[in-house]
This record gives sequence, C-alpha cells and structure tokens, in this order.
Amino acid sequence: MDFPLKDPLKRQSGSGPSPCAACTVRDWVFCSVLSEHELSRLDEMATHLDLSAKETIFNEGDEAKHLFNVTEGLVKLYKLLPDGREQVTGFLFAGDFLGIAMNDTYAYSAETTQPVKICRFKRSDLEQMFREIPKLENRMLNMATNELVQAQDQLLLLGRKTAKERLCTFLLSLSKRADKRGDSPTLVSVPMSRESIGDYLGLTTETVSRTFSKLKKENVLSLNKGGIVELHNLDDLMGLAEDST
Amino acid sequence: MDFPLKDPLKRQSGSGPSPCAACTVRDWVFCSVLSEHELSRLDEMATHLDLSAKETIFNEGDEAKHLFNVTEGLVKLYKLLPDGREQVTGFLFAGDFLGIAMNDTYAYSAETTQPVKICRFKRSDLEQMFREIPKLENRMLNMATNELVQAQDQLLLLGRKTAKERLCTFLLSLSKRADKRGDSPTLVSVPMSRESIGDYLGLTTETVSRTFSKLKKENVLSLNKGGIVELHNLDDLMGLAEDST
DNA sequence: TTCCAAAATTGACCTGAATCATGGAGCGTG
DNA sequence: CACGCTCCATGATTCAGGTCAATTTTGGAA
Repeated sequence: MDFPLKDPLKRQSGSGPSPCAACTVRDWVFCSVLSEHELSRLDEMATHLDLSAKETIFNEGDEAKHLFNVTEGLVKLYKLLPDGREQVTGFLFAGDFLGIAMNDTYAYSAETTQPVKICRFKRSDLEQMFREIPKLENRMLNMATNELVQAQDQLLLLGRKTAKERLCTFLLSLSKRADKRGDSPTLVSVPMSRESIGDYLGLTTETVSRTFSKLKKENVLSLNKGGIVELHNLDDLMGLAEDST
Repeated sequence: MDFPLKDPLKRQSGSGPSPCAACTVRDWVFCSVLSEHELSRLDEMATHLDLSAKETIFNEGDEAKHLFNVTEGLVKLYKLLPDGREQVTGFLFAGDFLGIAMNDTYAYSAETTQPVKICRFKRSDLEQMFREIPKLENRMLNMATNELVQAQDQLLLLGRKTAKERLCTFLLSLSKRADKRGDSPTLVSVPMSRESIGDYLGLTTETVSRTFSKLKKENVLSLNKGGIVELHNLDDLMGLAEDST
C-alpha cells in the first residue's frame, strides 16, 4: 500500500507563502538547524496535508517513500500480530518527526487519532538535501539516537514494571512533554483512549482504567473534564514510576 | 564512573601493524564503508582492549566519552530499576557496534559475559571524522535506524507476546544472526544464561527453563551439549514466534 | 577422575493482570 | 431532548507466569 490520501481537497500545499516559515513548530523540529534560505528550499519539497481522525498514514511493511513532520494533532504508531494483538510503539504530537524507524519499509503503522496537520517529504529529496547539508543529516542522527534512548526506557517499562509503575511513567512522560511545550506539567491533557494507552503500556483497557481509579483513590491524581489529568505531586509520581512499594 | 579498565596489561593497542586492517569483522561493521587510507586513520584513533568475563564496560548514566566495536565475545546491555529488577536491552556479538543509544550519557550499562575483544574510539575523534567523511555519518545513521527497527520488534515482544512466542522469537533471531555470520541456522549457539535470557525477554529464569522444556517435549528443538540448541524446523518456529495457538 | 559451586530444571503454590460480563457516562446526531 | 454509540468503570472469575523450594546437571579446578 502507498499513501492513501490523494484527495486534492485535503492538501494545502502552496496555500500561502512558505508555510514552513510560518510553521508554529519549526523551532522544535529538525528544521530548526536550517537557515531561512535552506528552509525555503525545504518548503518547496514539502507537501502539507490535513488529515481527519482515524486515517492511515502508512502501514507497517509499506515501502518507505516519505518522511513526515507532525505540526498539529496526535498520531499513533503501532505494530500488529496476526491475531490482532496490538502494540503501540509511540504517540506523536505537534513537532514530532515521523519515519526514522525504517529501512526500505516502515517498521510500524501510523494512523491519526485526531485531526492532524502534517508535512510530507519525499525520502529521496531529503536524502539529496542530507548530502548537501551535512548538519541536517547530523540532526537526523541526533533524533534517531534520542528515539533509541526513549525505546530503551520503554523496553524496561514493558519488560519489568508493574501496571501502576507503567501508568505513572506514562503520565510523567506526558507531563514532561507538556512542560517542554510550555503547558502546565500538572494539568496534563491525555488525548488518547484507555485502549490505546493499554496497547502502549502492554496492558488491557480494564487494567488501565482500574489503575487510574486506584491512583485517584490514593490521591495521586484527579480525572478532570475533557481528558485532563491533574497530577498532585510530581515527585511522588517519580517514585511511583520506578518502584510501586 | 568512567571506563574502569586502565590496566595496561589488558590493552593490546599497537600490538602489531594496523589491527584494523586485519580485523576479522571489518566487513560487517561500520568500518566497511572506509577506504584503506581512511581505515588506517581510524586505526590510529582506536584502542584495542581485551576484557575477561563479567567486566563492566560502562554504566548507565556515565558520561558517554567513547564508542566501541565488539570484535570477539559477547556483551550484555541492560538497565536496572532501584530494587534490582533488570531489563536486558540487547546482546552484542562480534561485529556489533556499541554506544549509539546515548546523548551525553549512556542509556544503559554494558558488561562482558565472556572474554571480549573490543575497539574503543573517543567520541570526539569519531565526530571529527564524521565531519570529514560524511558517508561515515551516513553509515552511523543507518545503524541507528536499524537498531530502532529492532527495538520496535522487541517492544511488540515484551508488550504482547506469550512466553513461548518470546522464546521462539529469540531463538529465531539467534538463528538469523548465525546464518548471516555463516554458521548453521539450525545448530545455534546460545551462549547466555537462562537468567539473562529471562531478563531480555521479560520473563523469569524458571519460565525460560520451563518453556525450553515444553518446546523440547513438543519436538520443536533439542538441547545439545555446550549450549547448542538444535532447531528442528525453522518454518514451524516462525509460526510459533507470532502465534502460539 | 573427583569434587564443588554455579546453572538449570522441576514441582507446588500464589498472585497480578487478563478475561468475561454489566452498567453508566459522555457526546454527536437527528 | 431523546436516541444510539463509543468509551469508561467496575465486579467476578480465571490463568499465565511469578515465587518459593528442592533436586539435578554441568563445567571447571585440583
């Protein structure tokens, strides 16, 4: 399968002068190492896409022709077993790069869980640009090693942590991301479903829900309206994330 | 903590003309993209070390001053929780590169489980060489994405697979490595302990042992002398690795 | 070859999380 | 504002794998 979204109505490429220059996330993402001139060059290469919820961006095993940069919304990355068991390998927010984990084919599937805005680059274009701008390739290597470090943490979580530790670790990571974005680290938006959280943490929906309830009862957090989780004490949470005793 | 092995007796740097040129694994490793001239330059940067079993190469959180290339033996990578629970994040064999998963500090600890030969590079030297030889940095990015793809597979294993599926997946991966190395894919050497396998697969020693016994009873494999596992049918094993029904 | 410590196996039992089942809360649509 | 749908919460029960506790096997060292 290839990129399934060809509807020209959904594209907003060229809908304004150099979207990259106006990009709200350009300081967080790999574009940040580029000069104005290089940025406009990148801009010419990019296709800007508007996706609605539950659309497939690509499937595991598809030929990896494109790389992406999420500028708005939430993307879920996942792998499936033949019998339907699902492992979510990551959630991407605005500013996150998509498509490093591939050789010739993508290592996982990617789908939107909310309306999403995304820039799409041809892999061949980007590789050409790497050759001309080594610092961009260097930036890419940096992002890859960062992802690798994250993956190691997730291995520890899935291999050795209890349900409670897993959920606390997850909430802490959302809190840290929110903080970096400039949002409150204690009033955290949790935009994904219990099921997706379960598939990310190697648990079932029910266990995720029960563990939330337990943490509420223990006064670690409150569940507010609109998927907002209020974390009462980040230091306590850090303890709970590594050792639930 | 820094590299704990300063004993000059253990070093074999300069013990012969350009060890890199004679390196038995140079065609498999990142050195493979280099010309003779570049290789000799790399050689000057490298320190060749001989380690015995159960030595620490570095600890998680140490400042990442060096990168390594394993040329002989077996290295275990792992992360610890405060209460001692351990997650093995990988095993490195001859030809494997060590030290990609780091930013300023290493993301995991590394220790030998057998006598090991290893080349050590200063990170700063290597980064300088990256700047001069872009294809080396490109090779590094390639290795990083490969590791990332591997990590995704391990996430699926740890999050969603049963004990039997995990062990079969592990044995298959050893078989594939052996095949690449030119060894038999059905008579596979399993040089690590049951405990380490458990820590890699998110299981206990006992469960690993029991699962081996079960697979033996089901005639999937035999346990031969010297840690050699005989795999009776690789196609069957591939089925068992994804779906234990 | 004998001896010994470490590693592996196996059994009995327990438990954390999965599974199965039900009811309720939120919310977009007509 | 009632309908229907999806998501979430929670109770009852089951079970895969963990824990605890003996053996048995293995691979060196003397």
